[in-house]
Amino acid sequence: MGTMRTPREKWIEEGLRTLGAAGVDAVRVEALAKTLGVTKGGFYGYFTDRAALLEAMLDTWERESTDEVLDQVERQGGDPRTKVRLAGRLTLSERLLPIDLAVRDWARRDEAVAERLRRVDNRRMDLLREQISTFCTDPDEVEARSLLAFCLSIGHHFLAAEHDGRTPAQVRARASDIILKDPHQS
Amino acid sequence: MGTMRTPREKWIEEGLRTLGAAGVDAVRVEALAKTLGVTKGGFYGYFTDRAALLEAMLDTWERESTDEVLDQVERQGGDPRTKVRLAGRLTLSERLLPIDLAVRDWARRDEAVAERLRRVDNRRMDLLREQISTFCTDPDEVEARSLLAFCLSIGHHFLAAEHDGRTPAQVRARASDIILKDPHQS
DNA sequence: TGCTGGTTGTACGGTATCGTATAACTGACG
DNA sequence: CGTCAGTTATACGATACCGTACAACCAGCA
Repeated sequence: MGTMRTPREKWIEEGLRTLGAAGVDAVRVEALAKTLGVTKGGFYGYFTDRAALLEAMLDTWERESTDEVLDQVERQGGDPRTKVRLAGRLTLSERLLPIDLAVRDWARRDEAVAERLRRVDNRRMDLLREQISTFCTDPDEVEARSLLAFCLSIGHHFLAAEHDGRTPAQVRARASDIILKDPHQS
Repeated sequence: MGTMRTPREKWIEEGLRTLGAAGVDAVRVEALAKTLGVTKGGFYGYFTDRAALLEAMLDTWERESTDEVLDQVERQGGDPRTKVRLAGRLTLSERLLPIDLAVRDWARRDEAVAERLRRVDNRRMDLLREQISTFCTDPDEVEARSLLAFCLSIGHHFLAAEHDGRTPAQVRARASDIILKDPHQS
């Protein structure tokens, strides 16, 4: 049996890297091959066409950014606020963040991608709701705070503005405090 | 003098529409020409190349989404909270929103675009700070709330999740209330 | 009515990409 | 050391762009 010199996973991995760095439209099989140091010869042994690669990439991304993140948060345990903050850090890791943003842009133009994104976002919001409702009783308030937490974690990567002396992290921390504040004290 | 059958503005306008609908990579000279019902023949009379069109598109977008929005908010006047909400609605109008999102994605890969976006975001944040500081004294708190307001207006367009019975607008309104709440009462 | 200059259509060479076909290679195994 | 099967390189025709060159067109004016 011939050895697997450039396995299927390599193509997916490089595809995701390119997706995060330059968007879907930059995921071209010949360009990927070049980066991998081969020609596209082997590609069509693993994938029927470019669309199949994109599907496989989305599969990998969806699994990594839901199951794996939720598992980790679960294992870590701890304070609800800690869990919320950890989930934010994980889903927006060095690796996943660029991919996440690229997928969001992609989803605006492709309903199938939007559907996947909906699944992912629903699971993230579920986590937020669950944790926030441990210290916040009003369901409407829980929903609003969950939305804010979500928007903060996504949105702050889009904000290009400066904060006049403060670091982005400082401002973000203060914003988190607002969202996660105990509603019963002042 | 020959009549201007497909003026420069038409190319820019169609370019922005395409940008919003399908991303930068979809802004192709020949595709635009097709949509406009002409060939690319005239294009190179107005623009030296595709890059020049993209520049012109950004110029138009930057003007529309800063000066024009800020002018309108200024003319409208009213309550600080009303101004904040109006600014949110305007910058994310039917026309500007898709372009805004596309530019954000674009900026991740192009430093010149990121620079423009920074200018735009700084002006938006200035407006938010100015209005929020009318009812909130702590500067750190003002900055954090401005960030939240910004993230909410951008981020909620990315959230694909459902809200279990509530409409997105309801949840968003409640979230706005949190951000714009008078800090002196409970 | 016939110039005239800007606008547009058509044709071109060049590059990048797609998906296919087929030949060359290479490691495992007898 | 050959055979074999899977992997890779190469070559192909097709399409979609780019930017250029030039011919065709057409409103306004002499």
